[in-house]
Amino acid sequence: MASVEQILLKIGSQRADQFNTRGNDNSMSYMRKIYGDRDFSYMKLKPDHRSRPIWISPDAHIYLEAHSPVYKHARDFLIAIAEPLCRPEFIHEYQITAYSLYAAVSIGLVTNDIIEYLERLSKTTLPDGIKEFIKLCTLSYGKVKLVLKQNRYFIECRHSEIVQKLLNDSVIQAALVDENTKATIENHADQMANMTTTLLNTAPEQTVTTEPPVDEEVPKDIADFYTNVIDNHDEDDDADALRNLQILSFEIKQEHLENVQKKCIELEYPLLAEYDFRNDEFNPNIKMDLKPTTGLRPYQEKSLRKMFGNSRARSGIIVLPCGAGKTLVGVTAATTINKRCLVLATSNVSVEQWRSQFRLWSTIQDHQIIRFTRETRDQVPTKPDPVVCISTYSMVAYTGKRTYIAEEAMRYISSHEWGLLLLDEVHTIPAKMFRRVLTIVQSHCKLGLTATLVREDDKITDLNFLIGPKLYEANWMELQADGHIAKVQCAEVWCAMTGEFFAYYLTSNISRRLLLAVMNPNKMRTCQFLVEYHKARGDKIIIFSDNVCALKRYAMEMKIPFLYGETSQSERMSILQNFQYNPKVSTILVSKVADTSFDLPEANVLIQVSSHGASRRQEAQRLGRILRAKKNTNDEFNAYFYSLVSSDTIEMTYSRKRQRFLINQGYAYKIVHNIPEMEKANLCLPDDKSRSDLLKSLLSLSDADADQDDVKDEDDITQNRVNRRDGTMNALSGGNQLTYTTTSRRNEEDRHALFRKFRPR
DNA sequence: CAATCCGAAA
DNA sequence: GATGGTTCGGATTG
Repeated sequence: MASVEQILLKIGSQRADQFNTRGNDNSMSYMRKIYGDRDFSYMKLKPDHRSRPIWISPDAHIYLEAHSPVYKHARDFLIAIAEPLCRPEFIHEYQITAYSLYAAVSIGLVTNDIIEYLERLSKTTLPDGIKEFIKLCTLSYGKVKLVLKQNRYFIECRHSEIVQKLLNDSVIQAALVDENTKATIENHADQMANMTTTLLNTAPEQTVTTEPPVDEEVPKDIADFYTNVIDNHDEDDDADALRNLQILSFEIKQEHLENVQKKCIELEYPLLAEYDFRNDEFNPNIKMDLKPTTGLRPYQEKSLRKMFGNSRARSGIIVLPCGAGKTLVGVTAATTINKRCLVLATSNVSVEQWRSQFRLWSTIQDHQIIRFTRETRDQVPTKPDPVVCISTYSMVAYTGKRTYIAEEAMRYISSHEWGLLLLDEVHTIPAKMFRRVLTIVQSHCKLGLTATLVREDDKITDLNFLIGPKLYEANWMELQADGHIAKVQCAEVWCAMTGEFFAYYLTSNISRRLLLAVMNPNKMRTCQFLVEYHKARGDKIIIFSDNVCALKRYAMEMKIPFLYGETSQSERMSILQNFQYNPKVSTILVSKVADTSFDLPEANVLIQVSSHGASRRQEAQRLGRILRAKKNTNDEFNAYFYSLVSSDTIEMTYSRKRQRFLINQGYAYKIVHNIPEMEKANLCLPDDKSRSDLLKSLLSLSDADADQDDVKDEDDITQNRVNRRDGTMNALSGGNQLTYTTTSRRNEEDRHALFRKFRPR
């Protein structure tokens, strides 16, 4: 597939060459010098280009004018056929890839429509290379299907030449259940040699719809096409004609499924996994529905329409920001298919969440939900009655010895056909052990949900064959504008290292450098300042620190309750309860347990003091913790995300990289160098003495490292934890009048510029 | 590919 | 029924 894209690039640059050698225009070759292969000035603009919203370059990148009156006509279409790369305020960048085109076809668009509509939207004529590319990728898709029948997997296809091509492949041969398949099929193919196979590409009938409201600024050809095709592609297949064609099929071994799916994508015949659940009589219905009071938001509906567009269920991935109601999308999908459903999540806590969400939104009976985790193992049904089963990836993928009950539950899971396999946080699936669940569980249809379809390794594209194409990806900025998620101000605060710390930093090894950067006294003071500031406004604040040692130190200095992996379940509960309901507790400190493992109460301020390297996913996930927000009725920000970075340290590089994902979603980070007001505030580590002490303790700590002393130190802290926390509570309830007074009397004038902008007048 | 860290499972 | 030493796995970096 990469080769196809290379061809595409070549076509693009060749054409540029031809033009430039022919023309004598000096300015043109000047452009060429500057832009190299990316000089597309030779492309002719259409006369009415102003009313067309997109540019398409021959390298398959698309640029969309977000302010165009035709924006909305282009947006949904581009999401369907291309990969959004970057969507800031004015110009959005997309890229057409083979995968994105497979996804487009799988949600019901056909080759000619894609080309035709792109042509109409474009300011220039569509490059030929792009047309070729689109044809190449779309014509072959959907011709080969993967079907589960009575616990066995079959590949189905109506085109004998394709089947033969597949059967010639060694990977596929290895996966065959019946070694004689090839001979049988060839024999069969002879008999149907004279059958026609061209039906898939015939354009669907244009359905007559009501005339769209006339908008002067939208060219008529775009408006018509939008209404007829893009907005309304619930095609009824050319089903009848096709049904009469004979189906060739062969069975493959379940354990080879992944290899086969991967190979078929490489052969450019990606397997289409659709589930005709309405006509499945083998698997009983679960008889649940959405409650009448349950309402879906427009974008949730839109994403589900991509999944159920042709009254079947397609496998694929739906990408929605955290806090935008992914769970409801999952529950709705489950009720729609209405068969046995297996939900896999990353932790026990989210298992409980899924259960409560099922109970909240749907009419499912309690006995129809079974949980399968270490804590809670509900009785597996002995009757064939279908259930919704909720478990974790590690539970299902676990390879070690299990208890008898666990084995029994696993037998239940692996021996039944599941109508829907719902994968929460699906970006974790490519992990070596987790992907095993796909060969253990037999499912007709897989739906993956995630907010962050990125990984720092190169396994994210595996999802294309492991699960299916990306069916829908929401635009964070639009959800924000519509008030579905909070409007967040992101800031990166640069904290200068103190001289002494920096001196040691320069001579330290990597791990100590990281520690010194996190513990930078200026960072701690900045953090405290921000906490005090937001506490005075009545905000709820979460501080993230990946480094557990730093976490404890911060908690100690600032007297804030903290929570991390070792914290027991009951203690977690009480800390979270306090944070949620006790107005005196405005702040908690958490480690990366809070990234995924539990339901944080609502908060609207997030301060990040240390993080896990350059993980974009983590940054986005943390932002997600403050997205669940009340409707914003005006332009004000209602949530704040601070990332504290020690200047001139390795943290700065990490920080840049971490932000890429959110920046591509359209977020802008404000850089804050210093906060003059901090001088006046009464903060921790006020003098050189206390800072030197901190430094000394850090140095001895990291010197000791794997030493016994080190362990002892840690134990002391742990043992004191409870007492210290109690002290913290008291301080918060009685103590800090200071904070309230300083900020409540502050007037607009002596507010730092950063904050003035936060709350305009 | 090993090393690191941290969290979760039995 | 909670607790804890132990082992495993995921995510990331060098």
